[in-house]
Amino acid sequence: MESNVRVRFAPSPTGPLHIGGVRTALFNYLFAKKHQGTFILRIEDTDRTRFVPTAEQYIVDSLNWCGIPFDEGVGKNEKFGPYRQSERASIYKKYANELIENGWGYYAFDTNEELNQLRESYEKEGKTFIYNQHNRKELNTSLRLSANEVTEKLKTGAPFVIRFKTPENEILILNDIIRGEIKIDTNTLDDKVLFKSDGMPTYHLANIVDDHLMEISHVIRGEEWLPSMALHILLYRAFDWTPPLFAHLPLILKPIGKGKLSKRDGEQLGIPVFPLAFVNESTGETVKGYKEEGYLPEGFINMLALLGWNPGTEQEILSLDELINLFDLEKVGKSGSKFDPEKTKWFQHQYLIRQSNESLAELFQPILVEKNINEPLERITKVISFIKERATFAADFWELSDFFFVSPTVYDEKTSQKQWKEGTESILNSAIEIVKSVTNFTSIEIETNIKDWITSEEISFGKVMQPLRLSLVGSLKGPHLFDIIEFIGREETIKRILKFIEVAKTKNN
RNA sequence: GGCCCGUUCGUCUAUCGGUUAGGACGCCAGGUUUUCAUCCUGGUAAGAGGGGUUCGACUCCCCUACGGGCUACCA
Repeated sequence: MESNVRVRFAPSPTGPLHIGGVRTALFNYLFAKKHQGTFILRIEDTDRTRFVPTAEQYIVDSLNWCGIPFDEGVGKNEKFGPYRQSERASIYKKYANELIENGWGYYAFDTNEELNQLRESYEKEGKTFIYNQHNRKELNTSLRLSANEVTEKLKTGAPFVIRFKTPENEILILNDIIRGEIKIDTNTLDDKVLFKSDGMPTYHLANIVDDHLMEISHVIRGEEWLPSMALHILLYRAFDWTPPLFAHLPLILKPIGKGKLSKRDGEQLGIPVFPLAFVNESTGETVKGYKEEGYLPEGFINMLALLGWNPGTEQEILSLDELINLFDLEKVGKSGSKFDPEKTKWFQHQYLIRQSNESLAELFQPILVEKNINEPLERITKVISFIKERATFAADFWELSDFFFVSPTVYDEKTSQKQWKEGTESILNSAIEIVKSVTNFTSIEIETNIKDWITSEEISFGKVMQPLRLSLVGSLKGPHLFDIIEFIGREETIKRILKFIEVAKTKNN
């Protein structure tokens, strides 16, 4: 069942998609799915100077990795295509001309130099230069020039842009799903360029035309577009089209300091700000992504969903299905949110420990093989079950479990000195005897035997357990000691204890 | 400078006129684990300021401050 909810994510392929963009895509996706609607990807590549060829594929790959694929767009279900704006230039041209004809647009022949000069001279006088009703009739426009002059200029191929003729003296009442009513005085608006001298539309024109032609029902985009909303509404009016509904999302801010999150924050704080790694082909520079850092997409998405939105319940771990189910634009916050790398790690940990031991073992196995450790999957699965609670990333597994696979080569200096007391050697020797004597070599059985012996000998537990752990692990850390003993086996256990005795004796005598 | 948006614990947030202002991350303490981590329990900590409206304001209105965005032939 398909509803008439159609939303789009419309990034510009100028580089990798960052967290803010991913969240915009996510909110569009959640809204679409919530209403059995369609999630569309449109590529806004009208700025040929900033175009990065690999960016489009990066965007597609990112959405796929995040688990929020688009339903319709470049190369997929192309009902309203093409979905690359660069391939739609003739369409925009047609609509730009329509605006000239119906009086909502006009030609402007000012050069960049002329405009820059004007801006500068205004600034010197402490005034603000706005290109609108105040001066449009004095500037180099078709509003001032005679019809003949204009035709002549166009004929000779003089560069021109088409600007919007903003209506005067009107208070517009805009409606935003998140922000409510916004009042704008049209006299403060400037006559934006809609069609550039290179034959491409600007964002404003292309956006309105495409949203209309693609039958977009809701425009969900970042707050940076809020100031353009008045122009966009006016454009819908100029074309006599019904505008879609608008929702402007709050921005994602830097974790520390001021301003919105940027690529540089990632570098400075050592946190990724991109979903996937990105190689800049011109500079050869690579930026890391969440994927490469070991984050699971589900946790990443969960974290992002809760940045600026909240279902109003106290549940924070939410599956994509749950997010879809609970999502509501009305509950999106109005203020910007600082991105929190610590909480992001917490989400990652939560998602990691929810993975099955088997699947985590499959992740761990290649890491072990690289270290020349070839253990069957069942044994790796067992190790995972002992250590996964303490891991955040799969990359932590080795550090948390190396002693399951290889004997310690060094013993923590301080603890070693502290633990090596008179009698330690004989205690460890007795422990060896017990290990030898255990008939059913299981964790529980070994534990029972050792503990019975400790009790009957009236030794303190610490005097046995600490040196024992030190000999088997190399330091005072790690999971339940008897699980380790069972795993490494009788022979290896004895070997490690003897080795420790030998090393400790020479060091501490 | 101009225009617009925003402002609850350090951070993410709940509250849509009446609550001891709730939860989560982080941090701290205690407990469990005779290890470490996890885990459990508890603690720390908030309505920017000033005016209104109201019996009553975090919640509604105004002003100020602060934060953010936009102000390109970039999106």
